Amino acid sequence: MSRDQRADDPAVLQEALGSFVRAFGLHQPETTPCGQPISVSEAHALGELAQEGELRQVELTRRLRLQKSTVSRLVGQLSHRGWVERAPAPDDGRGVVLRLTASGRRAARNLAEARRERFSRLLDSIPAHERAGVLHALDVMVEALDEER
Amino acid sequence: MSRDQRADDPAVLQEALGSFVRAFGLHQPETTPCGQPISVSEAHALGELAQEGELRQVELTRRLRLQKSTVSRLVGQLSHRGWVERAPAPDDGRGVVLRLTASGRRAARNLAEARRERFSRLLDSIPAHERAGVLHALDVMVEALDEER
DNA sequence: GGACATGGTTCGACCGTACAACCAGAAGGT
DNA sequence: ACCTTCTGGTTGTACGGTCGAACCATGTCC
Repeated sequence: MSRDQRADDPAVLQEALGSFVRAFGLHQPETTPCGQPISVSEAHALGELAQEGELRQVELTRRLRLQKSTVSRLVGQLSHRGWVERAPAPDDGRGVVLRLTASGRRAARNLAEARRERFSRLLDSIPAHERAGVLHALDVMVEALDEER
Repeated sequence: MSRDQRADDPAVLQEALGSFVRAFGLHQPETTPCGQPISVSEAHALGELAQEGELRQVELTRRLRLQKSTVSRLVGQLSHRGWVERAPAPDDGRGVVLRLTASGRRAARNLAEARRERFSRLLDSIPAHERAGVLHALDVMVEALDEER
């Protein structure tokens, strides 16, 4: 089978993606692949907040692709750890604005460091000449997934 | 920042991978991304069995990268649905050999079809000239993940 | 002002996973 | 033969993330 034929076969994509998902340990979402005592969703939330500075909760919900109820509880946990603060949104009486506390920023930095460690190892295992291609491919897939819906 | 520098930065890989994971809906492992009423792990198990014909339970555990207790229950569910049969291993008094029933093979076919549907759409959203690259990238990552441990 | 949509919270339930304890069979040494 | 250790499976227990529905408050549109 030629390379182009393979590339047009959904089953091949499925197989490739399936293997990847399992290899990366995306079962057990309650432990981050980086070995940190924090759930995958919490880690994502922390990352988004660290990057954005401030975020409306509804926006976080959208980015995390979770239900609002789930995010509410998630934010509650982060707040309980003293990592995020909730403030009423200035322009919308219903909304909540989220912001990292100082300790939250510290946690985010630690997490980023651990992640860096983890992904450094992964990146090291990818042949140098493949790296750019892999990153590009991930972008392409995210775009495709966004477009699809 | 040049492309090669980006390619060597773990944070970039992290970001790309993170987005992808969320975009693909890898939260809620109890529903397969294909919209079938079956968990991701069950789907994987079904796929492995359909492909191999027969499989030792311990081997399935290895491939799914789960705990043996989890797999034991998983197999129990599949058996309860009438999709797999357990038989004592001929060469090892402890072992269990798994095999799909007729109805299990049918379920696997249906699942594969639904998956095909789903991935066809995804594939359609990926520009044709990117497809081979994406598939290759996934292979590369799985290899890297395997090597790493 | 009334109907409907939107952002958040709380409650209840579901389900997949891990860990530990346990059992039975295999393997290897003395 | 026997004892120890290892390995494949099962069961009990607990944890935790996610969802859906019900509910409230606020915003929006006619």
